[in-house]
Formats: sequence, structure tokens, C-alpha cells
Amino acid sequence: MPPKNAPSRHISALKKGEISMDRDIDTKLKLEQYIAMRVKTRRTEQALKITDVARIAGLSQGMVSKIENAQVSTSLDTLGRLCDAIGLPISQLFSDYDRPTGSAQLTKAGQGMEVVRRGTEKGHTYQLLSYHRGKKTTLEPFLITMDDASEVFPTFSHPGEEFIYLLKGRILYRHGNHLYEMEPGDSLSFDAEIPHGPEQLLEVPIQLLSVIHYDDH
Amino acid sequence: MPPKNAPSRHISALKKGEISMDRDIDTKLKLEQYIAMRVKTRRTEQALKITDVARIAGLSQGMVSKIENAQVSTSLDTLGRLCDAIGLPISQLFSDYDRPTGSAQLTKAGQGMEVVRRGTEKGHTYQLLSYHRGKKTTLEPFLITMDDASEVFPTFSHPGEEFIYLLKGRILYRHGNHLYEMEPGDSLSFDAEIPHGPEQLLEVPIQLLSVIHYDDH
DNA sequence: AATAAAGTTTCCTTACAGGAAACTACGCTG
DNA sequence: CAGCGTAGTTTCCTGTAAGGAAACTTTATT
Repeated sequence: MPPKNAPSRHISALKKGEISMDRDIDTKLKLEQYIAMRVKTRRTEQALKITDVARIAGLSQGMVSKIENAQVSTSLDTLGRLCDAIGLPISQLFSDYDRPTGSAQLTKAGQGMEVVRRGTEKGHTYQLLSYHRGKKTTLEPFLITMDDASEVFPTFSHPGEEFIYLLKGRILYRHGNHLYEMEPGDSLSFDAEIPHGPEQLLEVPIQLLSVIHYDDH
Repeated sequence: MPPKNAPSRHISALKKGEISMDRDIDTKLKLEQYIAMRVKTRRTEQALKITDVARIAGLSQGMVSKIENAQVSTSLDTLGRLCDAIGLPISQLFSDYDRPTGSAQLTKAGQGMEVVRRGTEKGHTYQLLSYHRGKKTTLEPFLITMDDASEVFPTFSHPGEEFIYLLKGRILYRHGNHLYEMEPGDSLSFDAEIPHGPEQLLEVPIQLLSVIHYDDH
């Protein structure tokens, strides 16, 4: 915590754009520095002035300024009010504080993991486009390729929701007692518990993108 | 905040098991009550005594006790040290604080509902590919079209997971402090709370499919 | 240039976080 | 049962820093 009357080193660096958002996230900051950054960003995103926030939160504008510039540490009560005023849930405020960063998974074209989907035969390819090791995920994307127009499919049913997008070919897709004819660029969203699946391959080769969210509660 | 010398009402209720963990999370507690609960749970899970934690955190055992019993509100510095001592990351501590608890639809190519995404400008099109009337859904797919290579995007952050699939063009996509270069057929899956978004449009026109699962618990 | 708006800093007060130590409750042993 | 040790709670106290009011500085507008 710098001497009270001195401008914060951090602040002058921010003003000069020397420390980027990215680097701040990399390095574990003191809490008040982290809060300062997040609050200021959020406020400006919301096009709110310090005076607006101060009024809504029942704080002085001086205090809001000092918090945003990491000149003081705030009490929990004040922090709660401030976050309410700028529409930043506390859970979201701290969500990046001590998180490992940047762990997205990139899957290059054609390099998804080939999987076998139960109840299906040859004549198509199922590629899983995202498979996390460790962290539990409920979102599962597939790239499905189908070449054999004579192939017959069972219907599937599982908890959750599904979104499919047709990339290539033409297909007749079943959901419950409805049949949807799909062409490239068409998409379909549905409750995955109702029996669904390819009914007829109208024009091969077919490429279908399927994103399943398994309902885990 | 109860009178300092009175036992906290909340605490006596907890001792009698009248208020369950689940219900406490449902109702938005005051921050120090929420912290008390989480810290105490974590400490006992770790089979640590108050005296151990106090020593490790450099606090008095009285202070640890008072925090755990919501008799005081703690400063951010003290909170950080306490959490380090019990191995509870701040991001995890607050992750559940204020979280809200939520027919096939065919969309033909080019006929998704055009939406405006806040913080973004002209030069691109956002088409929502699924919009249920009535039943609440947590899976939200978009088809995003971007034509203006000079366009600049903010980063987005929201609870949940996201899957994106590049259909056309080339793009540099940011997730946290990582940048991913994507070409047609490439896909990316990630925790949507970490700031993310298009960093640079490398080759337009770009068509990007984005499926967001909003985390509703 | 003058004025208003927006944000920062200084000076000051006082509330309460945090510590030390007394107290209470519980478990174990002889 | 008494004594002792352990674990946690509460009381009493003090110093510091959060938070406010207002002066000051910076920025934007006319």
C-alpha cells in the first residue's frame, strides 16, 4: 500500500498503457489492485460516471475514486454496494482473481478425436471437437461425417439440449414425430430427451456439427 | 450485524441444523455470513484447527473464530491470508455467492433472428439460431458474420462454457491471455468467464458459429 | 477564455478490525 | 471425581485506516 499522499505507481503505469490488461491477469495482484481494475473497467463499460456510481451506492465520489485507483482497501459492505451499483456480481468480480488463465482448447480442422457413438455403425465418422482432461465439462461438440446414403440410424435420447448445424449435404432429421429437412446453413435446436436422429440421408457426403449439452442436474 | 457480545442468531440456527447449506446459498446472505460459512466448511474439510489456521495466516485465533462466526467483517488483506491458509482460492470462495438459479426449432440458413450484442458496432451480423418461447434454455447458438477487417471488439465474459466453430475466413481469437489463430473447420472450447473475443480479423468475410452454454447454477 | 463536468487528493474523524488474554466447553487420564 | 490439556469463544481495548467533506486538478464543451 503506497503512502497515502503519493500517486500509486500502478496507476501511473496504467495511464501510460504500460501494463496491459493481460499482464495484470497473469500476475496475482493484491486484492485491492485487482478490484480497482475490475471495477473501473466495469463502470466504464456501463458508461457510468463516478458520481453516478457514488450516488447509487451511497458512497462518496472520493471513495469510489480511491477504490478504483487502489488507494484504499474497501470493506466488504462497501464493496457489495459498489458492485450492486455497477451491476457486477461479486461472484463475477472475483472469478478471475486467482484462476489459471487461457486454457481454451483449439481443435484444428480434421483433427478432432474420432469416437464411436453407441448404436451406430460404419459409414460415418464422429469426431469429438472438445475433450477436456480434468475440468468437468457438460458441453460436448461433435463433427459428424456421413458418406453412405443407405445407412440406417437409430434414434437417440439423452438428458439435456442439443444444437445441430448442417455444413454439407442434405438430411432429413427426426425429432419426436417431426421430420425436418435440412440443407447447408440450417440449424436445429431441441430437447435431447425426445428421440431424435438422422432419418434419411438425402444427399451425401454429409457434414453435421452437433453440440450437446448434457443436463447434469 | 448483531450486538458484539451476543451470539449470532445465524450461528445458533446452524448448530441446530435448521438452516441447510443449500438454502443458505439460495438466499443472498450478507457477505460476512457467506464467508463465515464457506471458511468454516473448508477448514473443517481440511481437518485444520482454528489455532493452526491462525498461526499459518498470521492472525489471532480469536479473529479466526470471529470471522467464522460472522461476528466481524474482515479486511481484504486478512481475508486473502485466511484463504491462503485454508487453501481456498478467492475466486472459488465467491463463486457461489450471487449466482442466479432456469419443441425442436429449425432455423433455415440465413434466417436466424438478428440481434445486437452489447458493446459491439456495425460491420458484423449476429444471428441467434435458437430462441425458445416459453421453455427456458441455457444453450444459445449464434451465427456471427464479420465483414469489416478493421473492426475492433471488446472482450466478453459471462458464466458458462462456449464452443466456437469457424466456417469461413481467418480470425485471431482471444481467451484470457492466449491468442488462437483459427481457420475454417477449426473449433475452440473454453470457460466463458475468462475474457474472450475476436482479437483481429485476419481474413474477411468471416462466419463464426458460437454456441454458448450459460451456467445457471 | 470561461464554465461545467468529471475525477483526484487532502485533511480529518471515528468505527471497528484485530490482538491479548480471560473464559467456556469438551475430552482424556489417573 | 479432579486435574489437565485442547479447542474454540468472548471480552476489553487500542490504533489505524476506511470513508466523508471539501478543496483541488484535469478534461471537455461552448
